[in-house]
Amino acid sequence: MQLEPQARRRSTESHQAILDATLKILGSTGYVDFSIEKVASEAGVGKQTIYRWWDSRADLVLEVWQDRLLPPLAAYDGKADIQSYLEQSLYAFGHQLGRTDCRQAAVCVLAEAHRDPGLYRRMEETVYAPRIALIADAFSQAQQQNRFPKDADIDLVIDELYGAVWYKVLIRFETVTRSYVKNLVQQCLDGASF
Amino acid sequence: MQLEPQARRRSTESHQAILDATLKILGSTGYVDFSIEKVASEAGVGKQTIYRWWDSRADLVLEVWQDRLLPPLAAYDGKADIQSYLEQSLYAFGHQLGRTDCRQAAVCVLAEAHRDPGLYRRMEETVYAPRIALIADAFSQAQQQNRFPKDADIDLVIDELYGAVWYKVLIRFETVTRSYVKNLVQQCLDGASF
DNA sequence: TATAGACAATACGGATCGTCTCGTATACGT
DNA sequence: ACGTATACGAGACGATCCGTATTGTCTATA
Repeated sequence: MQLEPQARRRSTESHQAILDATLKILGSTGYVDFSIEKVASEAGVGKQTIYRWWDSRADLVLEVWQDRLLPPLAAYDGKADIQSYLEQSLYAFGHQLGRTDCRQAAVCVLAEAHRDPGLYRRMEETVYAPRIALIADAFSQAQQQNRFPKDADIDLVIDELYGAVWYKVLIRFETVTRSYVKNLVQQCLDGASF
Repeated sequence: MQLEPQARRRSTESHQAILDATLKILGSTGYVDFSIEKVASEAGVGKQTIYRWWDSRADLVLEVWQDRLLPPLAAYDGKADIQSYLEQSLYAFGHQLGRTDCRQAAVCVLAEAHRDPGLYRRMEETVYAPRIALIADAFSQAQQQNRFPKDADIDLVIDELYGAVWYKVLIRFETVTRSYVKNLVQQCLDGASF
């Protein structure tokens, strides 16, 4: 079978300009006033170029969110205290999530995902799953080293920790400090009533 | 000074028809496709009647959310176990929040509040504050009866409990069951590692 | 009975939607 | 080197919804 002529490839300049423009608009007017037309205008790009490569504005924002805004993944090295690892990774996440552009990206993707199961799946795969897997791995290592009880409900601990951070930032509109995360981790592991 | 003629008062029929229409649209197409024009059409009402009584669509949705969707407030009676009270009130809240229309209302108000501090304040006063106050009262009673340690960080416990419930429903798109809440309350009070 | 104000209906200009159509630029197969 | 397929910027298009303004009707009260 004969190959078709390959023709012009995707423009990296336009691609990056679109991500830049998205980031800029999210940080200034937020996602409620966010529009494809503004992104195209700001990026000096035709609307069709955006519609050609992304299915919806939420997909565009999702790409910016994970590629430009969320902190890089950091695994537990198995040496330090697991508390320190939890404090470090939760603070890095919560602090970054508190930035205006990152908050707006999160709210945008969440709002649209509540009506688009496919978008939720993509968000789950790229944002939640890798971070939860790393924390679960950390607990698993700690359990093997007998630093953590083997019958503890790990999934529930992760819900408590991540839940409190997301809640503080996205639901209560507050910021997450190092000392808050430190108290959170300690009280979550040790309990409040004993 | 002579009183002005009082004229026609606010129409309760139109008021209720608007709330009904809002509820119906939130439950079907969700808040992303929610528009004032659709509400007016569905309610058989002029657009101006909506703009006359609400400042924004988020204010309308906020009223529907608290008046028609969120479960009624229930105080701790001081007799039963505090665990039972926490499980009961958290489950009632999380379960109702999981309804499509209630979730959509929450996402709508949250998204707009991230750009409107006044709206956040109204939401805080009508939705968060009363519920948090009731739980804080419950802990306070339990502390006075020596059923709960007096040096515990109550605010942090509430963050952990409410945070996990909001997180599960709005961030992770899952439902909250009675057994989940039961495990959550127990592990939150007793700790995960001891 | 006179009047102020709420009402439904609808017209208005503006913004953005997603699609479509240009003409141009560029990379690849022949 | 040439031909062609495809991405590109630009912008026209009908549609929807925004928030405001206008009109004529209805009703409660002075």
